[in-house]
Amino acid sequence: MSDEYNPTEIEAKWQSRWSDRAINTFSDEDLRTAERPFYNLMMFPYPSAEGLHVGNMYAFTGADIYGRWRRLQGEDVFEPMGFDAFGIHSENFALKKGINPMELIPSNIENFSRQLRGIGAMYDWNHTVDTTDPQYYRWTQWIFLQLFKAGLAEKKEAPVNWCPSCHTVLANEQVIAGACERCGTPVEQRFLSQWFFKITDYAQRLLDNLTWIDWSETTRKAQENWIGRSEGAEIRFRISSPWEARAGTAAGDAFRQRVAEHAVQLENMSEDERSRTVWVQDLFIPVFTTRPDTIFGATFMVLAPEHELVEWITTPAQRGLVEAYREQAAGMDLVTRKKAEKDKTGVFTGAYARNPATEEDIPIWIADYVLMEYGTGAIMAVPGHDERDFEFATRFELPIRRVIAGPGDRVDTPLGQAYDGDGTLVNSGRFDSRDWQTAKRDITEWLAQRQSAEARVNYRLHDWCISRQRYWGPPIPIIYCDQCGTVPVPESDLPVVLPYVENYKPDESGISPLARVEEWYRIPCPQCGGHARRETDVSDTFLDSAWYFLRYPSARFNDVAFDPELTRKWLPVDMYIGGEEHAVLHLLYSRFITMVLKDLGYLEFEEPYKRFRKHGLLIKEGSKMSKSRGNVVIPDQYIEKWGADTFRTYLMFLGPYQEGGDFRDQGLTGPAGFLGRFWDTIVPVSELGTAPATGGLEQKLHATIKKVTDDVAGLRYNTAIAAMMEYLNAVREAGRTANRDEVEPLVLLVAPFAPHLAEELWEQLGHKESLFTGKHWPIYDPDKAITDTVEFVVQVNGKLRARIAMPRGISQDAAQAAALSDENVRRFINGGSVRKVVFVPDRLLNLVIG
RNA sequence: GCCCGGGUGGCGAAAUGGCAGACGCAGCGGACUCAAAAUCCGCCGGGCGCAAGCCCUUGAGAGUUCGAGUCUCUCCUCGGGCACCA
Repeated sequence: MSDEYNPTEIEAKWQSRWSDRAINTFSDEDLRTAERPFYNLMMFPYPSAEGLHVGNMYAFTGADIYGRWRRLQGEDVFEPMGFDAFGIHSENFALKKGINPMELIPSNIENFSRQLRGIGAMYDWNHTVDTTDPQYYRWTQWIFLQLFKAGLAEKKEAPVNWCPSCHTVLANEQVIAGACERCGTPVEQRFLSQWFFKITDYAQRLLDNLTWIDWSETTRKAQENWIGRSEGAEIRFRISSPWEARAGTAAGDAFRQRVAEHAVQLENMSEDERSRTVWVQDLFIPVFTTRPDTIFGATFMVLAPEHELVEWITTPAQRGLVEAYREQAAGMDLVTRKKAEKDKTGVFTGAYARNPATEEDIPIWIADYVLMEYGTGAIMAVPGHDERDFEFATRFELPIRRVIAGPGDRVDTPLGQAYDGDGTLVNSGRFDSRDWQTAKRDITEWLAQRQSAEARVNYRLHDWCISRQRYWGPPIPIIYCDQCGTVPVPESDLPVVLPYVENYKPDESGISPLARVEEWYRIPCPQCGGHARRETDVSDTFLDSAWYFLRYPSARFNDVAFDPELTRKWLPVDMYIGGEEHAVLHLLYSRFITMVLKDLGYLEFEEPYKRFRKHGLLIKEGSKMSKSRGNVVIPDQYIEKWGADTFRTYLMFLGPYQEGGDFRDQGLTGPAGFLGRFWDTIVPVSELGTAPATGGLEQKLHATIKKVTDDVAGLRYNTAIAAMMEYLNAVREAGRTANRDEVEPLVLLVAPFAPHLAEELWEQLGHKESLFTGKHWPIYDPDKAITDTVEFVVQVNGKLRARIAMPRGISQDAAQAAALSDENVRRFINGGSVRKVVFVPDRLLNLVIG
C-alpha cells in the first residue's frame, strides 16, 4: 500500500475482502441465531436501462450509513437489496429497444448489481429478491389467492384511459392534459372488467394506525389526504315525477333488475305493486353530503351522467339532450373531465325530487362535475354555500338561497358568491339561528327519524385496481371455466409461469398480449376438467413490491413465502428509508397487504415498518435532473475519479439528508480534501504506540463523538461530517503527530461514511478483524465533553457588548462583577442603574438598564 | 382552492428563544515552484473607523419577550402533494 491516499486501490481491496470473509452476508443459520436483529431496509430499485442513478445512490448511501452505524453498535444488521423488475417501465424500455424483456431485464439486473457492489454498501447478497423470478412471483400469486379466498379480490367493470393510437391502457399519471403522454393523441374512456382489491374495507384502520407509527410527518399527512375521510350524512331524496316502469315489458323488467342490483330504495309498495309496476316516484336517490346543515338551501339535484337512474327518470322531451350529453361525457377522458377550471356544463332531465326538509320539488340535472366514483354519484346542490353548485346555478339560472349567515350577514344579505364559512342557520325553519356545527348533527337526527337520512363516513380512497392488460408482470392466477365459473388456480399449481411471447406488444383490442397465446391460456378446469381458460391479465407491479420485505429473510426458501420463525425474529422492519414519491401508493399498499396477511393468520403484526424516514431529492446546479435537460448524474465516472468514499461523503454533506441537496461537481473537492487530510493525519500515527489524548483535544474529541452520534441517529449526516472536519482541523492545528487515542475514535466515526478508508486505517492501526465485525462505536464521557471555561455573552439591554471567558459554573454575582468591570459594558451602562439582570448559567448575562 | 415543506453571504448550508453565517465551495492575498497543478498559511455579509469599536443584516410588515433566524398573526414568494371528493 502506498503512502498516498489511493481510493481505487483501497476500495478494491476491501470490497473483495468483505466478500471473501462474508463480512456483510448472513447464512440462514446466522439469521436464525442473531441475538440483536436489526432489519435495515431501503426501497429496492427497478433496474432501469440507464443504470444506477445518483438519486438511487443518494438514497442507498444514506440508508447504508444508518445500517453501518447500527452494526458498529453491535447489532446484527440485516441489509438486503433486490430488484423490482416487473412493470410498465421495464416493458416500455424493452419495446423501445425491440428486445424481449425476458432477455433484456436480466442484463439490466446484472449491470445494476455490478454498480451496487461499487458503492460500498453492506448488502447481504445471500438474501436478494428479483420480482420477475418465478420463485418470487409464485408467492405474489399466492398472496392474490389468499385475498381472493378471503373475499377481498373481486372482478368488476371500471373506466380506464385508453390511447387509441398506442393501443394501450394508460395510468392517470400518463395522461397529460387529456392526451397520451407519448403520442399526444386524445385519450378515450373505456370500460373494462378488472380485478380489484378491496382496500377500502381497510380505510379506517389504515388511517387509525397513522397516529402511532413512527413515520416522517409529511408521509403520514400524504396518506391521510389520500385516504380522505369525510364525515357527513347520506340523505335520500324521493323522486316526485310520476312515471312508471311496468313489469312484463322488457324495459320495465330490466329496470326492476337494476333497482335490485343497485339497491335503490323501494318503499311503501305492496307485494302486488312490486310484481306489476315500479313507480319511479317510489324511488329514492341517495346523496352523500358533509353539509347536512345546508339542506334547506338544496334547490336542485345533480346526478353523474353515468348514474343508473338517469335513463329512467328522463322525460321524453329531454331525452335527446340527455342522451347527447351522456355520450359526450363518456367520450371524454377522466383527466380532462376532472379539470376544475373547465366551465360547468349540464342538462335538465325533466324530473323532480322532493327535498325532505323543505318538502319542495326540486329539478334533477345531470352534469359531469359530479363523479360516479365518489359518494353515491349524486349530490344535493346547495348553490348558496358550495362554490361549484353556485357556479352551476348561476350558469343555468337556478335559485340560490342563503341558509347560513356569517358574522355581519343578515337573513337576506344577497350572495355574490358561495359562502362556506362559519355561521348560524337562516331560512331553515325550526333550525333557524342554530349554530351550523350543531345543526349538522341535529338535522341528520331529525331526518333520520323520518327515515330520510343517516350519519355516514365517506373515503376518497378507491379500491385498488390490480389488473394490467400488459405482458410484463405475474399472470393473475385465475381460471374461467364454462361450468364452474371463476376458479382459483390450486396453490400446488403455482407458479403460473409467464410464457415467453414473441409479440408482447399491446394492441388495439385492449386485451392482454397473453390473450393471443391460445396454447397457454386454454387449459382444462382444475375442478371439473372441462373447457376453461386462464385469466390473461397480469397484476400491478405495486403488488410485487407490497410484500418484498417479507421475502428477504426467507429468500432462499422455495417451499414457503416467508418462514414463520425468521419472520417473527426479523419483522416488522426496524428502519425503512425511501423516497417521498412512494409516500402514498407503495407504502399504503404494503400496509394493506400486511394487515390482510395478519387477519388471515400469516403474520403477527399489522404494520410492516416500525420507522419510516423519507430522504430528500437531489437537484443539479439548481434545477431538476432529467434526461431531457441532459443533466442526469451517473455515479460511475465520479466513483472512478474520486472513489466511492469521497462520493458517499460528498452526497451526505451537501445538505440535510431528509431535505435533499444541490449537486455541484466542484463541491466534491471539499470532502475529497477532508478524506485526503484524514489519511495523511492518521497514517503516521500507526507507527506510534498508544498514548492518551492531550490538552483541548480530549474535550473536543468527546464533544465530537457526542455530536456525531446524535446527528447520525437523527439522519443529520451533513452536520455530522462538519463536526468530524472540525475535529480533524483541530488535530492538525496542534502541529504535531497525533496520538493514537486522539484519532482512533475518529476512524470509527467516519466508518459509516467512508467504510473502505476506515477499514484500511483500522488495519494500519494494528487491528486484525474488520471493524464492522464488532461493537466498536466510540462512547463519549459527558464530563469530558464539556470545557472548563465558558465564553460568557454579556448584553446590555439585549445587545451584545462583550464576550468574557469565565470558569464553568460561575455564580450570577461573580459573573455580574466580571461583566461590570468590562470597559465596553461600562461604557454602555453609562451611569444608568441596572434595573434587571437576566442570567443564563454558563452562557449569558443581560443587564437591563432603566 | 386545500395540505405539507422552504425563503439566511457570491454559492451549498449551520444555529436546545441567548455570540447569525459553524463546515465546505468559489474568490482574493501569500508560501513552495523556473512555471503550473497539487499542497500549506491568511482574508472572506454590508457600511463607518487608524484602531478599540459602532451601526445595519436571516422574504415583507406587525406582535410576544430582557432578548426572535427560531414563537404568534397577516402578507409575498418558491418547491412538493392532493384536487370539480359534494
